[in-house]
Amino acid sequence: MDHDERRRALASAAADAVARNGLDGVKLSDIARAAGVTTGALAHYFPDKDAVLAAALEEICARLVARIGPRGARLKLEDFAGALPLDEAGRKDWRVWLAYWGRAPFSESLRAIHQQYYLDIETALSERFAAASKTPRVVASAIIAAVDGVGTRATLEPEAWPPERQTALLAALLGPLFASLKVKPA
Amino acid sequence: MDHDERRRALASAAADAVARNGLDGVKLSDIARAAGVTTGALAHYFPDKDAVLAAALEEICARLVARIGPRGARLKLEDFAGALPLDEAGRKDWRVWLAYWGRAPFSESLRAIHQQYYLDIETALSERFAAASKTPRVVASAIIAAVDGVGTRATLEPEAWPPERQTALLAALLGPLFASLKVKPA
Amino acid sequence: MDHDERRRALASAAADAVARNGLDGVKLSDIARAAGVTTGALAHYFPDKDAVLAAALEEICARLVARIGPRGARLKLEDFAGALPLDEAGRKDWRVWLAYWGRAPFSESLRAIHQQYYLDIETALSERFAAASKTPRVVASAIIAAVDGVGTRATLEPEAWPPERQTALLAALLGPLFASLKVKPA
Amino acid sequence: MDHDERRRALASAAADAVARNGLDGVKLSDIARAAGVTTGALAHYFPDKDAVLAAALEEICARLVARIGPRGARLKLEDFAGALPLDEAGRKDWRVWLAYWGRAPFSESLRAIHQQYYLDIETALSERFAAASKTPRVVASAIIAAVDGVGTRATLEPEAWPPERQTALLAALLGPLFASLKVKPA
DNA sequence: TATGAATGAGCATTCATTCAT
DNA sequence: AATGAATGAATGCTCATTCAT
Repeated sequence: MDHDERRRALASAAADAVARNGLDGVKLSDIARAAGVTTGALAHYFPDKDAVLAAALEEICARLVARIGPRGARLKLEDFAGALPLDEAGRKDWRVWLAYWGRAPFSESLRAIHQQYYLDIETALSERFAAASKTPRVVASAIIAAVDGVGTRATLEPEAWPPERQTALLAALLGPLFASLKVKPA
Repeated sequence: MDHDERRRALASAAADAVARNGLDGVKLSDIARAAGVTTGALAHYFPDKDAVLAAALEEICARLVARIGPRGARLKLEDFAGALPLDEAGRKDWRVWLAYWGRAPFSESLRAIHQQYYLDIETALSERFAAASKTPRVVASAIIAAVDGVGTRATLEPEAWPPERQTALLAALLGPLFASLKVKPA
Repeated sequence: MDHDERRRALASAAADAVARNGLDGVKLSDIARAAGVTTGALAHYFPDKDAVLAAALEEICARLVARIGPRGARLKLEDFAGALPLDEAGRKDWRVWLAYWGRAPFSESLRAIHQQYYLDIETALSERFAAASKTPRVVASAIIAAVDGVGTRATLEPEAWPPERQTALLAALLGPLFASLKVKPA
Repeated sequence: MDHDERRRALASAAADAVARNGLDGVKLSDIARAAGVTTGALAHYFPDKDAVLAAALEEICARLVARIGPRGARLKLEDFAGALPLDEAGRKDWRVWLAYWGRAPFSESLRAIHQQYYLDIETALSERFAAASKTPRVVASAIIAAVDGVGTRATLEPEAWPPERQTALLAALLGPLFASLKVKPA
């Protein structure tokens, strides 16, 4: 396993540790244990704790992008529901995701990661809707905001928000928007 | 100033301190300084730091309720835009609001406060839309999710999201929903 | 109730509080509560906490003297058994008594109280045995040491040392000494 | 130096610090300084301060056992005088010993250590006197109580109790008991 | 590279003491 | 005299960081 691959693995372990202990509660030793190494080993890959946590955020962003972003020109509402915290893995990622929101306004580096993420997602979505809407950027922003809003609620009240209820709410928010698109999905 | 009033004042100061230093970064001494007292004084009103922070969250919830919740049967979209982080005071509250989201999944008491807040808001909104919609609860949830989604984005990227852009996005999300209401506002 | 009487009452309450919380664990507020006053009231009678605790020790010494010391020319072994922690009240006093032993070597004022107590007791006992023994001072010291030794053990292991066992051990230690006295009790 | 050995060394340093500052007065930093380490280092060996102090008590018990307990079938009175605070080292240990007596009634773990110590000592002594006395357990208890009683007095009034006076008092208490033993020492 | 023991600053918490009422 | 709120110093504990092996 080479250096960069190792770094990725450590960042992923860090994300897991954050999911388990909270962003405030994680200790470097939690992260090290999750990765199966000692704290000293982390020092070889990251200058300090903030760097580890930043890498963990990038890992989370990558996972979310993988869920909402990729794979062909999907334009149907159901495609975006996949980004919601519908299963345990999703809830875990969302807990981490929410944790970083609270810290980003106080950390330049975290803010930059968030902005890059939103830029990437919004751009990707815009391009998909370029043909279907005259204001693809607004459509993209609306999808992002709706997913964030529903996902937030579902993360804070997981028992009250089973997958169907999340999906229904997302449909209530985005349904009219999708109905207005000039070009329907194939 | 009586005991309860004092407690409220300290909780409000705590919210300010959290807005300034972040939920992870606040020290009890920051809170005490913001309130113009010493740390020892806090001990007369709260058993420990967690209790101070929980009280601060309740204070923030009360502020948000005051903005989105009250005052007559408002049913127009613009009414809810007032809950967004449109000015500096709003941004400050939202920073705090986001910070608690990240911690709630790891704290039973914080989770309970959040749930009570959402219950209150959703119930109040539902009642307002009882006559106008066959599914007032869905309408209420949609409003909440839209506001949370837009507010989150605006809080993470304050420069990119001036008031008009927030309002426009909220309108894009909620406009069709409001248009479908059977009863229009007077 | 006059000033001195009040002081005595507070000192007694302090001794009770020490019995309940330990000498390390007592807070001034425990003592105040035990006395049915507030901490501020204590300040009118004692300059500081050490003075309160010293007064409590004097109270305990007075109680022990009352048990071992007084009332006529008692020379029988059984008379001194009464000073042992035979009942709950005795155990309580002994817990306090032991607690002060640990602190005395580090406090000039406490040491002085202890020395005065031992001086009083030893003198009183010596006088009683002046006619019965050629070395009444040694007899007095032996009684004191035996009572302290047995009482200590009984305080540390209260369940293992019921009254009869304590008395038997005291008899084993002091019996021969008493048997050797020239003058027997009437 | 391995982990357990290190722990022992720290416990011993703790006992020294207690002897110097008192059980109430010792700070973790005193203990750390006595051991030549920092407070943080203590955390690698003990979960909290109470654990450090408990280990220090065990160390003191071991020292006392080493003085009173071991080395062949000693049955002479003078053998037990060695356990008294005859020199500065002995006085130091006794100060600590007394300090723990005061706290034991309020700490389950300290009480357990004391009881184990007394059990060990009493058993060891009983076995030694099994052939010499019909009631070896009483003999053992008497020796323990006499040593505790004399040692306590000598610790509280060190100037008034030079070695000879302590030994004389011990002889006065235990002499008759030893004289009654069926089997004399060789 | 990896280990993990040691460091030491940082912080919440406790509580004796003070003082305005 | 009595109250009890406020003070603020004291201290145990945590944990990111360092470094010798």
